[in-house]
Amino acid sequence: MNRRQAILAAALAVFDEYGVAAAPINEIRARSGASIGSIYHHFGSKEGIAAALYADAIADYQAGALAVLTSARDAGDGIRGIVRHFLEWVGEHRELAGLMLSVERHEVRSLAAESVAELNREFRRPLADWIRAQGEPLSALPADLLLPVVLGPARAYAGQWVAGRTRTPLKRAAELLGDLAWSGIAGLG
Amino acid sequence: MNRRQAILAAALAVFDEYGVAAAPINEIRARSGASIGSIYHHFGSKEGIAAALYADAIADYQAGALAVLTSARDAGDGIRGIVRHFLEWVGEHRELAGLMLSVERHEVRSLAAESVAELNREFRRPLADWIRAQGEPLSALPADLLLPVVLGPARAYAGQWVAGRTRTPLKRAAELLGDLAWSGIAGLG
Amino acid sequence: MNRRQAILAAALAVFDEYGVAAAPINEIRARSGASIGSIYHHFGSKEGIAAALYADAIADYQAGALAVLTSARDAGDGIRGIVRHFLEWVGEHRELAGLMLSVERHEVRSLAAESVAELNREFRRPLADWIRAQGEPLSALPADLLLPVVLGPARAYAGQWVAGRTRTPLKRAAELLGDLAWSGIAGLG
Amino acid sequence: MNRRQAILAAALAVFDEYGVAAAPINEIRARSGASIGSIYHHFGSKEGIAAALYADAIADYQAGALAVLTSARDAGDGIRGIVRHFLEWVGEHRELAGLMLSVERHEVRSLAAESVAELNREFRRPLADWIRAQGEPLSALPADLLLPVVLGPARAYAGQWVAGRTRTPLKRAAELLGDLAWSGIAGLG
DNA sequence: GATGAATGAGCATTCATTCAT
DNA sequence: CATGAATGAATGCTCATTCAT
Repeated sequence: MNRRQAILAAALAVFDEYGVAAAPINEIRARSGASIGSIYHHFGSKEGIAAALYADAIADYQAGALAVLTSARDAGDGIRGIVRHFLEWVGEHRELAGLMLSVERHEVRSLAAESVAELNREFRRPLADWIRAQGEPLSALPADLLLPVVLGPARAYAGQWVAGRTRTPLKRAAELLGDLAWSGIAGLG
Repeated sequence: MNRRQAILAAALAVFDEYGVAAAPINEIRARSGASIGSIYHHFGSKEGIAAALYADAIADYQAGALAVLTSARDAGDGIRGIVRHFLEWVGEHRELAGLMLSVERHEVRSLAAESVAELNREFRRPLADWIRAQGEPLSALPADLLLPVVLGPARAYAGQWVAGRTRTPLKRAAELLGDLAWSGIAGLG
Repeated sequence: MNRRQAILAAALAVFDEYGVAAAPINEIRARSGASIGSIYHHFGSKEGIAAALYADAIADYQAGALAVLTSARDAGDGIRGIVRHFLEWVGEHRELAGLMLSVERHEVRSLAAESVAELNREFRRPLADWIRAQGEPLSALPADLLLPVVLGPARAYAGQWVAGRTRTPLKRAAELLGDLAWSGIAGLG
Repeated sequence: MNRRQAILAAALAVFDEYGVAAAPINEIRARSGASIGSIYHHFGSKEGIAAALYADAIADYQAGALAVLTSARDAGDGIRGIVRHFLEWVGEHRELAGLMLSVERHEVRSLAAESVAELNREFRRPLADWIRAQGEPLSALPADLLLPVVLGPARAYAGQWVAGRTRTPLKRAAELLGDLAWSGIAGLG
């Protein structure tokens, strides 16, 4: 693990523990073994580190989500797949997920670096295409309610899971919440 | 409006603008017209102010939620009522809702004062009683998935609404999300 | 115990724990059960409380010391008596003694209220008279070494005793240190 | 003189003038020419500066004291040497001596850093060895009275000397107090 | 690429004291 | 005599960031 990787790993742990805003960069220095100067050489600022973590995470998550949609046979398959993929990703990246879930309105600006904005732009288009292609009943739901309905429950569950306050296993939750999301939407038709 | 109230009102606006952690207490002082000493006399610390706001908000919200459940004719009525009450409360307390929704894992501890813990204890019991009394299909859902399923979508929508990124009106969203939540659960039986 | 007494008692404990300079007057308020206003009504300032305690302590100590000298049959009797009285007084007023022994150069000014200065003036004269009256070998010692020689060891021992770091009982120490002080001085002749 | 030294020098003067507890760190900053950040970079806290001064002072004093004992021909030589060394050290380090003599019970904890505790451990052993090796009459005195008897008078005199309230010169006092300490102890045999 | 000393604005908080009731 | 809300100057300290080596 080179310096850059060591810094990112330490930063992730520190962000997870303190939150991005309250994380002392000196703690990242201590845990990574790097010097202050080295951290600034690589990332330019504290938020530069967060943005790097954030961009990698988003890219990874979005790639998976798109793959799910691409290979989905129908709308129900896609919706259930999105829920499952979300929770599987959370399960495989606990600290990173905690970081993403806890990013606040007030921190969004600092994290929305160029690369992240670009990623989001490039994600929204194929997503919108897929939704439009499914027709009813997906399009029966107002666009700004789709994400809440599909991922809202999973996100709420994930918040509890990251904090260690759940009993239902992640896999079982993924199935149940996926089915519920789809059955709700399907009922709209 | 007495000093205490003035401080709380100013603090709410400042917290909404900066987030609790980043809120400069000096800004609260300036906007409230109180002196630094007076603020500390009444609340002890910046987090003390947040905790006071938080406790009042929770008490108000929980009282409404219990009233909804008490007067519900059946399970569906209760579930839809909970969703509607949540979003109505958000609509009537935009800033307070923004504060509650953005309270992070990292700030929970400092805000979970005695009073809040007490409130939660006294809320959970009647809530659990009501759920148990409804029998199927509510009890078919694992307990740790109930809240995510019922309020997860509303919470996700509320987060967007508070940030001004929704088009669907709050009232319409409340109806739709309430119906969806219940139809999902009803389908479990 | 009336308010005044309650405040003095609480203040003594707080001064003993924090030192006069660092003692928060609010702590005295809490322990005494009095209000801030009441404390200021009675003593005017934090140092006013310390000065009151200090003055009472000095008056009590000095009265005893003068009585010892007055009734001493000879110089040796007087010197040994002074040492004994000092340590007995310390033994009977642990907290007060701790306070007096720890008063620093930097705090002297604030404590040297009128009354204290007056007490010191009225103490020095009879003390000097007694010393002069003893003639040799007391007067063989430079005046500024007399107090260090007579009470220096007792004071050093007392500092340890107050902190609970002695094994020799106070009474035994009083005898030994009194004898040593006198034998040293007597040897000068 | 590098930054670190400049800070220590300025701090010593400021501590001497205000006392450690009341010393404004901003005064140290102004006199040293360093920035606030630099001070905290090097010492971590105000007490960190005091602790550094304290540790250096103790190390220097103890080294001299051990050298005196090592080269002492007999017990009397050692005792007189200890007194003389103490007062000479005070004479050569007026400000530092004032700092050490005024360190209070209440500040001891914060100043007793690792290094100081270590120094004390490494000083006590050879000291105890030397005392034991002298046999009577040194061992006739309870251990907890030895230091008060030997250095109590010198310490009391030093306190006055530092404050500028003595007439007898330091050198003369060292002789007299050394002789008296030894003659007292010798008389015990 | 790496290091760590240096910077200084900014912040939460403490605390003695006042005074209207 | 008693109360406690109100005051605001003062203070120690944190922390992201810069830059010479």
